[in-house]
Amino acid sequence: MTNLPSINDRALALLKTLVERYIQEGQPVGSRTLARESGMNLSPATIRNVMADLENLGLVTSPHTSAGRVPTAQGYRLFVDRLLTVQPVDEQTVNRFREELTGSRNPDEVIDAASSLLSEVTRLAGLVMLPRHEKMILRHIEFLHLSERKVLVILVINDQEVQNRVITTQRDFTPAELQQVANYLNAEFAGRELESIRSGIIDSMQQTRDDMHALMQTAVDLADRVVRTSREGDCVIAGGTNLMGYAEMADVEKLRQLFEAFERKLDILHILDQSIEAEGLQIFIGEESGYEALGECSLVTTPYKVEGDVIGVLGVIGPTRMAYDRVIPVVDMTAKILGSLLSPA
Amino acid sequence: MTNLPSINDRALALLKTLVERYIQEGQPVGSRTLARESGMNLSPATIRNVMADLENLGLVTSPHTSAGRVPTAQGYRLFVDRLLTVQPVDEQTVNRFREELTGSRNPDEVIDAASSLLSEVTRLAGLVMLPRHEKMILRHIEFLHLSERKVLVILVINDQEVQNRVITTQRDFTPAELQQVANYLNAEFAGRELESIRSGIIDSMQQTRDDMHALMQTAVDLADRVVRTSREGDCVIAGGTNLMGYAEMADVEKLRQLFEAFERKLDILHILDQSIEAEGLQIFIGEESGYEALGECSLVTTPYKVEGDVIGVLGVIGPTRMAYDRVIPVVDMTAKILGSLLSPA
DNA sequence: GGCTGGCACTCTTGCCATGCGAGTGCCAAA
DNA sequence: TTTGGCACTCGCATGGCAAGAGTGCCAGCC
Repeated sequence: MTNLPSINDRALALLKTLVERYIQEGQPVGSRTLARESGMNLSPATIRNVMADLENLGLVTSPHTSAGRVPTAQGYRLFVDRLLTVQPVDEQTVNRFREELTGSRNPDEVIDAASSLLSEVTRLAGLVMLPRHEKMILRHIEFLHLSERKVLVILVINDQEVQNRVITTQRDFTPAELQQVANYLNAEFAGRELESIRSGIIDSMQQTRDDMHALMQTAVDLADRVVRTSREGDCVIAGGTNLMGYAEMADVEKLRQLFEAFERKLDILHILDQSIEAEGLQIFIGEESGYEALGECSLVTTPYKVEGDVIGVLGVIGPTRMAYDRVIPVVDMTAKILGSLLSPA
Repeated sequence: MTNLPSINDRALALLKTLVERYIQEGQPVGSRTLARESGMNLSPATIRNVMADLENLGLVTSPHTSAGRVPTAQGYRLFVDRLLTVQPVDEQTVNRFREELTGSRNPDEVIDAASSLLSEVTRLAGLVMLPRHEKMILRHIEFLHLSERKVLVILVINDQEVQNRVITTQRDFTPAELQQVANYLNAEFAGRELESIRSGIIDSMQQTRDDMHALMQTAVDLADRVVRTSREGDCVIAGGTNLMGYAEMADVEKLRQLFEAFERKLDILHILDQSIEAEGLQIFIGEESGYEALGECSLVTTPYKVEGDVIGVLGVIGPTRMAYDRVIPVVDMTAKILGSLLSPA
């Protein structure tokens, strides 16, 4: 079937004002209000006819027989795709983002700050997926003798990531021995990809003393675990409390499901993963996300890039009835700033 | 006035069953129920007389004229102080805690796991304050040349804490130079308290080249910041969603205040701070905590120790109507296990 | 003096009927 | 194609009513 057979400009204009009005007020919009608001000099009766058409097309619906119209997910979809006029972010906010994000030196801190700022400015919940590293390059490895048979292993990966763990060794290594192993590993493997190091180590096992093997093996295991669990594919959610207080979240049971999704993070990550592929800003409206718990919610997401490569996704989550025109540019801007701050230069 | 003038054993026993019953059911307990439940072979009328006395003493109250009795904060207080018989933690749960906490090597992970386990087992929200370090001893410092004028500073403090930050230097240092400074600092200051290092460095400034000053100065600044901001006096809260779904949290506005307190953390920390002093398990009931947002909530906290010294506090927060008899031993056990796992040996 | 049964009273809760307001659907006329 | 009119449908707030649960108090009993 053709998508929108009978929809004309007037109907679109009315849909636009309806959605805008509903986003503002949160209550079903009646024909009388719409007639006043639209500035089109039409009588309520005419509006009603148009509304009936829009309802047939599945763009609006009424909660009950006599209660005005509310946009459906499809209605929002059409709205954001074709009718939306975005509000530019005001200078002040841009500066605030730039300052507060530049203020934190540590990459983890930048991520946290970005999520908090997003949530604060939009009054929704902020989401930032941790940057993924295509290439995990070992910069430096260091062993530190803590106590008998306890060794602290420090791995520096890429530019700024430091991973560390305490391991228990088979026998007690002297600081000198540890230094020796570290020197060897650094000379041999620094600058190489973490993935390729494992096999490299095994190859070179023949040349080292037996009990050094164990230590190196442990180091490799650590590196392995780092590759898999380094918060890669994790995300930071901030400002969940903002979502309480929206009328559509008045039901505690719904709230609970939502917050459980936040704690579990899996569903959220899955959605973010989807949008890492898609170049550019994406909006998931209501059921579109495919998750029960996010029923009444929309997500606005966009990937952020470093040197042209997409390395993560950020955005916000909030009630379907959110001020898309203000939210979208904020998300967009955050991605740009975050990307530029995470680039190595 | 003398505290409990006319209170006798029978009244206490009735208060006990009343509180137990109310904790179980969550609804005001009437005289008929209490007569049945108490096993004391008394008529409802007698119970009513006793209840009137308890109400005069401020231990119970009725939500309205005809609705049974509910314990007041003072009632709970008396209950937990004098009437409570705790249920020992079952073997299985103890083992679970021991295993899952031993499973995570990194101290931060242990803390997180402890909080999660607490929340999961008690079905309340878990709180764990990060361990404080009386003595912050510099174990090791390391500089890593990242790019022109960017240096990664890695500080190892005490046994397992690794702190790192990227700093921008005045001029470009060669890796050899960085090594030299690190060697110097390690030789001179490793093993000393962070606090005392600042002055030590200033003293020794005369002996080093001018532009090394700047680098060392930056390192000291970093150390300084570590002292102040190393998540010290922070805490981990897990399982907040558990609290939704309790009838007393049905009001979204209350929930919101509570979760905002969780995000802010300040009030929570203040309460935890109070109980770090008090040797042993503490219970804050309802208004006792002094915070509006925690109105209907109780906290069960206990300090955890390493080598006899209290280094932090953990516990749970939940509705006043919580199963103290099951919760208390769990909190207690967690503190013991966590303490033993964090000790350096 | 303490315990008990009885009785009147209070308060909540659920239910039903009612009325009002807002808004729609449809029709006939302009 | 637009418009005014009219009947109709809901939701929501209100008030009255009955049932149920529980209390307070009193008089009698041990």
